[in-house]
Amino acid sequence: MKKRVTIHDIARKLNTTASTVSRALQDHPRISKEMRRKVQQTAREMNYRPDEMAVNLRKRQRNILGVIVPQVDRHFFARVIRGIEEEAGKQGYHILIGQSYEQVEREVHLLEKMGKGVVEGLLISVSLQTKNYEHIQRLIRQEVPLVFFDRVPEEISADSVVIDDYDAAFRVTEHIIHSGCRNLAHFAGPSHINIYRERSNGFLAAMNQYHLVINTDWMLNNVLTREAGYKAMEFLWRNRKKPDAIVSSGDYSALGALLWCKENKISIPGQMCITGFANEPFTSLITPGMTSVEQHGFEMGKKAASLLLERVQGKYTGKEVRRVIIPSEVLIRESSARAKNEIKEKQTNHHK
Amino acid sequence: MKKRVTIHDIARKLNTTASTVSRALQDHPRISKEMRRKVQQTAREMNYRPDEMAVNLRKRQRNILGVIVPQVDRHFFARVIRGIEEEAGKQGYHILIGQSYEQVEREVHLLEKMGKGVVEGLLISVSLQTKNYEHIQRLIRQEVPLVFFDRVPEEISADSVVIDDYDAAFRVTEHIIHSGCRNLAHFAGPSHINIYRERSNGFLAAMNQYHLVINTDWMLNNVLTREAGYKAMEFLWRNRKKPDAIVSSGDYSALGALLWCKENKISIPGQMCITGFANEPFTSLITPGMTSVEQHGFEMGKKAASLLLERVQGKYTGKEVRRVIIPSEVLIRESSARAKNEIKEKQTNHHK
DNA sequence: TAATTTTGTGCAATCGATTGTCCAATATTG
DNA sequence: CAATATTGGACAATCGATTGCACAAAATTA
Repeated sequence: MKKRVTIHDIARKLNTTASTVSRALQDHPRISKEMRRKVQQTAREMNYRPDEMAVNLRKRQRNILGVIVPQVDRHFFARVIRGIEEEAGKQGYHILIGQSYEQVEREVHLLEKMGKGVVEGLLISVSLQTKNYEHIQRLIRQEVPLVFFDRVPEEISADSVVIDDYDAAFRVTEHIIHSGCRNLAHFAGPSHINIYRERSNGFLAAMNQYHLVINTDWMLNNVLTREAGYKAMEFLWRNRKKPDAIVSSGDYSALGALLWCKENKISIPGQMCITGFANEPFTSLITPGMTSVEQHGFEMGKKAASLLLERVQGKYTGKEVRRVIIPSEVLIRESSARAKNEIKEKQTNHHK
Repeated sequence: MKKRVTIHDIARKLNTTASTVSRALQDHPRISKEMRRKVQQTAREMNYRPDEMAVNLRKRQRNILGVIVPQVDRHFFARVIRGIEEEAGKQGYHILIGQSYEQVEREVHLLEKMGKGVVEGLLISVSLQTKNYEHIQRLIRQEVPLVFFDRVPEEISADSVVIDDYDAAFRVTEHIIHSGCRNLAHFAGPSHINIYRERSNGFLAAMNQYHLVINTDWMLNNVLTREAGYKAMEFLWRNRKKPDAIVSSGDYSALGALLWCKENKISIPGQMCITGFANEPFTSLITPGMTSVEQHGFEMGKKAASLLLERVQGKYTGKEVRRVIIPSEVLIRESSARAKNEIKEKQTNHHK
């Protein structure tokens, strides 16, 4: 890399000092118009660009926000990131993206590295494996501003942005029931993660409200991947008493179930209704289209970033943590639509 | 943020100076064992973490690589990023991801910002809109190490990592021809982007080699999005003479065509064979499964990062630019498999 | 024991930019 | 015209860590 141009170089060329140059570049009123003009012009001529590192060291800031997600290759997270970028970019911030790939060790490692000095604040959605929050507490103790989104450790007191998972799951389940299903099975995620716990609770609440029997054999835990969904469906079908619908906490396991049904010529939604969660793009591409929940990741990202920036820039110094709820949307597609006319009808937040 | 612990704090506590502390922490041999032990221990006790910014300013490095991609929400790019992270992480580097969202202005802006000072080197896949390379030349003039991957501006002399797009397209086309199709249409991307130019050339070469007539009305330019593919298919079908296969330069436009066919009850592969490019996950989920090309993004990312790091760390200072070609794979699925037995047979690089 | 080498630390400059303070030159006021 | 106010810019400290050099004390050698 070529040696960079510094304010000293400019100062030397103009027979002045670095401080004057620095001020001139900032249009400081104490520097004469003439001087300012000259400095700014030569700066341009010499293709001067301030060294962010030096500026930041001096100003004790970095202009970088860290984002920790399980993986960017998920539509939801990609949208969140897009939203974060949008908001952060507006305020001159870069973002450093770290992927935990759902592994705690990687998450710990990322937090450890970004923790202090590298970023000014962090936006986090924890990995599925994360049960212990010591690594996060450490950051809090160091007073690094944090905002959580989607997967939020409830034990930690920090700002967060989420959807109302309970409500969304309730509405999905309600819809399935209205669709005529009575024997619902449920794919749950790990219950130590808030969103999955909420989704399961929403499911149970709807079941209760409609006085349906909850078959505990059909409440399957930790079924989130395509493979797990595939196996779970196989398992469910092998029993004598079979469900007529699956409410899944995730799109991928719903996909697995759907594929198993297709392979085994079980008609959807005729014999089996299936719903997912997250509105991954494939849900609308696959046949039959899969009912899912849109979480408006873009908005979520924007909101999360703006909360964080308020903290980082000291615009919000309140002690109370803020929790923002982004409206979600149940998108009904063929996989759950026994009554054809239901398709494409949208439902937005109203329950609860 | 809490005031951080500095080497001065440690020095004060131990009644010594910052320089000794600094050396002790680095296990400098000129510092007595006893002192080293004491310093290291109190450092640990005080939870000292060196300020990366200060270290980097002093050492004139940043330990950050920039990655510019059109968008992270594409399986291929996500895989590349994963590969880059893997390699960079190993060597203590962070990565700063920027998304151009296929817009030149955003690309220019990102390069401008990251250009000097923020990152030590850049990995770039240019946006579709990028026709002029002035913003990149600027970086080269500043001697910022650059490595391009996938979408490579040929006019720029810099290291690059790609697949053999010409060859891959040739093989796909050849396969379609073997499948029995004779009237092939082609969806091309913008010809100013190397990969799309190559893919089209590969297509044409195969057509020529098998002495098939190239119908210029069926060579559709700039058809890469789902919408464009959908409309293009409609257009093709409206004509009197219809193609019996579409070789697309991208998965999304192939998807659009496929969806149009499904909606209009045109059987695939019976009446129309369709192939994509990039092996997006949906290609294997949709019905019928779509033939596509796997580009091994992970390997590509790893390789690109290692080339860049060699430059950044001065391990490779050669003037000659290096071009690495990652093997690609044609994945045959139902959308192009008139002869059933072809499915799942893999083809790897051999032609050319 | 005197001369020389080794060992362990401290001092001060440096990376590049920012900013509080001070001073000289000019402008304004009584 | 002397006294004061304003203006324009230079000096030097600072952010936190690193590192060349100097130097005293201890160890070694003659």
